[in-house]
Amino acid sequence: MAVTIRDIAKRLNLSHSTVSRIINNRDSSFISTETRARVRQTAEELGYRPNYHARSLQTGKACVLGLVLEKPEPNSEDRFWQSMLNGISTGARSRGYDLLIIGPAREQSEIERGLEYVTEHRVDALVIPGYLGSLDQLSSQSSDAPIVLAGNSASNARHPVVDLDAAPGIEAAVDHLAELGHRRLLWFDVEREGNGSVDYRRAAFRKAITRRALKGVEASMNLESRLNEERTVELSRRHFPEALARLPDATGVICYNEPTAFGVYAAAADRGLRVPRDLSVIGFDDIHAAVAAPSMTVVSHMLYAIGMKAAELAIALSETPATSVKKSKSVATAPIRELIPAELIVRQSTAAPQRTAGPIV
Amino acid sequence: MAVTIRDIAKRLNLSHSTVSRIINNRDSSFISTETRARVRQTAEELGYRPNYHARSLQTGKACVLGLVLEKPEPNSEDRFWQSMLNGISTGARSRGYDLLIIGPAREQSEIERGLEYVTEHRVDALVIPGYLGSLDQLSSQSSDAPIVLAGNSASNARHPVVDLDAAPGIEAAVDHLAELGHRRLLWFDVEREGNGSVDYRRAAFRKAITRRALKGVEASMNLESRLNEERTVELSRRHFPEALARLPDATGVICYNEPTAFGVYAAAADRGLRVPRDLSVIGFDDIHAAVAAPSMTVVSHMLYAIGMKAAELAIALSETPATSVKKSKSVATAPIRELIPAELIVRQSTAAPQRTAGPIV
DNA sequence: ACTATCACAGCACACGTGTGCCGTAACACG
DNA sequence: CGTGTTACGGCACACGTGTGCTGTGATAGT
Repeated sequence: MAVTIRDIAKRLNLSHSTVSRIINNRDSSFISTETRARVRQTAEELGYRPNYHARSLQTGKACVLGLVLEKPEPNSEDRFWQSMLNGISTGARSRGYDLLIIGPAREQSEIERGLEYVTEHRVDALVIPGYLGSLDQLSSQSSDAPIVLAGNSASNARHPVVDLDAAPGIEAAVDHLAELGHRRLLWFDVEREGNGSVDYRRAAFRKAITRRALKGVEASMNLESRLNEERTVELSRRHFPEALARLPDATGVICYNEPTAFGVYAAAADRGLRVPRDLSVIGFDDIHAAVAAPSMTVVSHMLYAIGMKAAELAIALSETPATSVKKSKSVATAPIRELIPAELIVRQSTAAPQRTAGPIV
Repeated sequence: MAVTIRDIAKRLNLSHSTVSRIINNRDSSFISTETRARVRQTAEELGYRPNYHARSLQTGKACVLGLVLEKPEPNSEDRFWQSMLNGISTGARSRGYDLLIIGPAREQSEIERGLEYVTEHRVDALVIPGYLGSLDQLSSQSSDAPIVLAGNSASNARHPVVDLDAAPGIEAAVDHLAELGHRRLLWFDVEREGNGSVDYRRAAFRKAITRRALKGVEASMNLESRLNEERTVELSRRHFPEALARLPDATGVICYNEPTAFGVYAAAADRGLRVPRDLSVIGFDDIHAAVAAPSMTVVSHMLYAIGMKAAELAIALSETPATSVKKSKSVATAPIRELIPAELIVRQSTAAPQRTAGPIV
């Protein structure tokens, strides 16, 4: 059916070994350039395509990255990962790797089931976006294929992590507002207390405020966590007045994430405030921000970049010789943690403040 | 390294053939139930996992679906496909198939390159979401793996298509507004003239209006096509007043797609109109609709369902024996075209009209 | 002329699994 | 006891590719 290297060999009165060496550019033994050309040409003519199964059966390398997907609910609120998928896909492709999707996994057990695929499909490495579950179970797997966690992951990871560094983006956001003339800024979130990510971003906000000698108030509502987007919008809308009361003459708000910022949009409209005329709003993530009215200035979550980096890291780790891997294990080197700096994307929800003093409304 | 069926056989003084038959439940020749149990148990003990490469090298079946992705721009406006990916993934998984991602493909040539993967990875079938390119090139491929187009595809397809039937959703939208008490409705789009999808949806709108004996005006601005989301929002915002002028006392608007509806949100705000108090707005697609303020009533694009159906169809086609495939080709049967009826998702952008007559503002 | 060297070609096996066919015990029946 | 039948186990090969090792012809060196 399909054309094999044996077909090519037979047609040229060669052995398939020679054809294989030529196709893979094995220069261990010299083969006449003329033969090389003839093989190349007939391969082209016959439309030869190598069989990946046979190849990786022999070599042990699959040139395939496994990707474990979570959160498969049909109407899932989470359109978060598409950009990351694009990044992972691009990063893998640029290295000649393909992507095998494992999942969607609804439960922890299914994720473990996904890990078995590493063995079954002989995937070279695994990338898991946004994994928050128990990490001990993950490492119990006997396979030596590296597992890279991408974005938003548990911090106690024993596995390499590629994640966002929000601080540069938040500093850029504060700088941006300061340059527009804002002097009194509000931090706003409706997340649960003890969310490390919130703490980190708040600290970055505080630091930037201090450096710029601005007035800044942090309003963390400390509500539920792990909300879906729609619910976050609601809660934000409801609690924003309370937050604003802590700094009534604020002219700009920086929100922990995008749904929170949309809630602020709604709350502002409720009060008759116009964005950005009366209030500048900066969100996070850049999922829906571009289609909002007005389009929203955000700190990007850099999902594409994180995904690409994660793919590259996973491939790099899988290609380091096993000896060095064992060595690094025995020495117990510090876990790899690549951070991608967040960037500010300026759109139309930020402008120079109209009122320079006095409380709003 | 990895445990094989030979290891199991050796441990039990059997031949690997017997083990293989037991694992695959080949009942062609009867094997003592006792041996069966012992093999099963040792397979479990040793943690045996079949090697997919070896298996599909032998059987020719890969149990893998190829998925060709388009539109990989880093900050792509198009978060369209995530739900469909979830659907495809779920559908494939439920049949025991995995997903191999091919792409992202930037150009037509790369899509063709993706098709070569069908041969290289011996993928059983290919699913291509939203493919609008030339279809002759696609079919020139010699491989007999079926190619299923999913959603939004060119209509002259010679390949099986799974797509949305927008009409039921639009009828439901009109019904919904009518039941709320609306009598004068506007259809609004800013797409290019000759967009068949627009025509189809407009026709459904007109039909529903007629059946309900309502007053309906269709405002198609006939602007550019293939816009990104942000630009569509802008154009919609700018041109909506012009549309509204054609039916000044309209109390409800149905928009061709979601960005257009967001533009209407903005245009309404520009005029001081409140949604849904002064104007009910219905969008399409359900990508960002849930996070809008107010959350938007939409006709769903059913991406998840379309993806799932496409995966199931692709698998079904790949499993039909080659003879029947050839037969159907020679007889030139009608191309398969599965349509998923659109559904209305009611949120908060629709309500009973406050003013029953007279122009707005 | 004999041999060492070189530049290649190809045999044979391996990777892990699936399967047609034959061998072989056990058993029953005449 | 001989033979047919049944119920199973295993040999051998296939899938397509990669590679160590050996074979071979030509050329050069002594």
